[in-house]
Amino acid sequence: MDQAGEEQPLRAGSGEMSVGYKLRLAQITAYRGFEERVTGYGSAPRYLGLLMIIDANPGQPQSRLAEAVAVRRSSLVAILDTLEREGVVERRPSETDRRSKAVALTAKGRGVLADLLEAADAHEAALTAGLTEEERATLLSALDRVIANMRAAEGDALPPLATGAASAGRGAADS
Amino acid sequence: MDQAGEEQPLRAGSGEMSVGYKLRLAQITAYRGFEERVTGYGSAPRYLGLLMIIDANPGQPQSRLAEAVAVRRSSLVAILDTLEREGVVERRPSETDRRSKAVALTAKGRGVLADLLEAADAHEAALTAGLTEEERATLLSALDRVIANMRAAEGDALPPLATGAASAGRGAADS
DNA sequence: GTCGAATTGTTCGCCTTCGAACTATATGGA
DNA sequence: TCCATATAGTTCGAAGGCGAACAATTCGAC
Repeated sequence: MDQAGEEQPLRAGSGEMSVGYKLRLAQITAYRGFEERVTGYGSAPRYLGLLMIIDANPGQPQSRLAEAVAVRRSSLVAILDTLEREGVVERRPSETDRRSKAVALTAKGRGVLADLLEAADAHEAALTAGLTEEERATLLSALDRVIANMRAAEGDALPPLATGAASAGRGAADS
Repeated sequence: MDQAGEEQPLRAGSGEMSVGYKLRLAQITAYRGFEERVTGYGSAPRYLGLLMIIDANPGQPQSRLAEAVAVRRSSLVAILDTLEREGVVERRPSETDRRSKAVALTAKGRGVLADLLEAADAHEAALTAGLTEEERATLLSALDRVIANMRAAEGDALPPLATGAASAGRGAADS
C-alpha cells in the first residue's frame, strides 16, 4: 500500500462516504481558494454571497439578510460596519419601520461586485474542473436540496430519527 | 416577481447558480444541524471528521492530521488539547522522530466515535432526504472532485511562501 | 387606548481559527 | 563533521462568529 516516500492524503474510515463530511472539506478548501485568488478588494470577497443578495434585494432589513446568508444577526452588524466603512454598502433608516435599516449597495459596491463575480467565475471553473455539465447540474440541485432540508429542520426540536421530511423541499427544488 | 408581504427567502442574483455559493450555505446549515442534533459528547461532535481520520490512521503526527481535516497546525493544538482533556484522544511521543507525537484514540474515544457515527447516519439521512441514490452518489463524487481540484491548486499561484522548495503542489490531479 | 409580547439592531464576553513567531529536532550537502 | 535548511509542535496576538443580553419600536389581545 503506502510505505514508499509518498505524500498520499490520509483517509477517513467508513464515515468518509458521508455527504456531511465531504461537504465540510469541500467548502473549506473552496472558500480558502477563492480568498487566496482575489486580493485587493478589502473584505468584500469574503462576503460575496451577502453582496449578491443585497444587490438582488436592495433595501432589506439586516435580519433578513442575516438569515439569507446563514449568519446570526449579531454577526452581521460587524460585517456591515466593515463593508460600510469600505464604502461598498450603505445603511439607511427604513421609511416604514423605525427599528430597521434598509441596506443597499453603493455605486462603488456595484463595481466591486461586478469584479468579484468575474473572479468567482474563474474560481467556479477551477472548482468544477473535470465535471460534466450534467454532473455539475446534479451537484447544484443536490446542494439546493440539502440547504432546503436543513432550513426546514432548523426550528424543529430534536427528533432523534429523521422523519419522512416529506414537506421539506419547499422553495428551491427545481429550476 | 414577489412583492406581496410573505416570508419568502431572499434570492441572490446571477451568481446564485454557483457551486461555491451553494457549497457554503449547505455546509453551514448542515454543520449547525449536526451540532444541534448531538449533545452530551463534549466537543467530539464538532471534530467528528478528525476522530474518524485518527481512528483510521492511528499514530499519525499532528501536521498530517491537520492537513487531512483542512485545519492549520496551530489550530489543531488546542483541538487536541481539548479532546485529550476529555479523554477521547491521546498523544504519545513518536518512536522514530522525537519532534513529532503519535495521535490515537483512547478506548473511550472509540466508543464515542461509534456513537457519533450512528448519530451522523441519522443526520445524513436528514441531509439527503429527497435525493435518489444516484443523485447522492453523484453528489459525493462531485464533492470529491472539488476537494481534489482545490488541493491540487493549493500550493500553486502563491509565490510569497517557501523559497526554493519546489516540492509541493504536484500530484493530486486524478483520483 | 393600554400593556405585554415580538422584532430590530446593537453591544458584550466567550470561544475558535488563523498567521507569525519560536524551540527542538531532523536532514542533506560542503 | 558542520551547518544551512526544513519540519513538528507550540505559543501568542489579532480577527471573526456566536449566544445572551439590552433599548427602541411595533404588533396584538384585550
